[in-house]
Amino acid sequence: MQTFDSVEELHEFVEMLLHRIDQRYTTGRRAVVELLASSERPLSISDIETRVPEVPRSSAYRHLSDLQKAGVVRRIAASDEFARFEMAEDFLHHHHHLLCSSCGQVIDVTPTRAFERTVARMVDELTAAQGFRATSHALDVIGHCANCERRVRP
Amino acid sequence: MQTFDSVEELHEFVEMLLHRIDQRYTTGRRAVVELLASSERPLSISDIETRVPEVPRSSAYRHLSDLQKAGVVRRIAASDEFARFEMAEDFLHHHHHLLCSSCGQVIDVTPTRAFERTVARMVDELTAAQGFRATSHALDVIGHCANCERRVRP
DNA sequence: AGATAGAATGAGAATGAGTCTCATTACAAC
DNA sequence: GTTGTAATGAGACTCATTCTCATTCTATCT
Repeated sequence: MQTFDSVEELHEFVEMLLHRIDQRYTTGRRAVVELLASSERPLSISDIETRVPEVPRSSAYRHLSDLQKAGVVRRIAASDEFARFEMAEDFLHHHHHLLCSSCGQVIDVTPTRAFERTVARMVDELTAAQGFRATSHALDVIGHCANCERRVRP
Repeated sequence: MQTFDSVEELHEFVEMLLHRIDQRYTTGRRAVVELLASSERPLSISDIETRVPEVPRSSAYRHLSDLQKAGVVRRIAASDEFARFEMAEDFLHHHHHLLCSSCGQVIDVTPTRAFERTVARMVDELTAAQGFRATSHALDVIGHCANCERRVRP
């Protein structure tokens, strides 16, 4: 989490976004938000279950889905079979993902301004021809993280 | 499918890749490859089931997994819950995906050389700091396809 | 060609991430 | 406090994907 001076400000903003869609900001939702906001990488459901055990699995799924509808949380499809969750980009800097195809880990990386300008222009070109209306984009780099790489070639 | 002059050449190449990992190129696998190679968009399992009904679902999954190990096929995670499959990039031009978040459709788009040079440079920058070894990358543009867009704002 | 061994296949069972239900609990407004 | 509505927890349920195992192919050897 980067753009808020205090945790209170974060929670206020989340509360506002939830209220917009007639949802309350309850204890369980707070716990999930606090965890995601304090993590610098996207978390899977089992990560969340481990680190916030007081929130049952079924509630965690529901909270994540509600928070996603409110625009607080983003769900990402990783290279393995489980989804991961992170704060939406209004809460984070715009960034991309490095996906380790050995261990499934997802690493956030922030691109330069220049790069993003190029991407934005290109996205326009790519989509215009198809009549596609882009709402966001994601550059995923697939490969092997430092750990897995070290394990294979020591 | 683009880089082969004839279907025979395609099959020869696939057979070679399978042989490398001690796998045979059997009728069922041929049927799946022929379908994927003739489709210009990634297919889900139910697409495959519909269009190659003589290959049972469980075999289709196994064939796709074997073909993926051989480097013939690529599995992609779409914005909905099911995986899609397409020929690996050795068989296709390098390309990216437009994901429709309304209907789940996946559209292939080919980037310009200039864009890919920029992406390649940037991927290097992004990954170098993390000790990450990139093997490939994918730019996914999320939004609404022409059809779904028309339905919402006619 | 027949025999044989290992690979591939099909049908259905098993797995497991994610969703749904419903009885119970918390909360906001009066 | 009462009352209506939203949120929650536990567990049942769904359905994409994987696994199992008995059967069928196929390549190779004789």
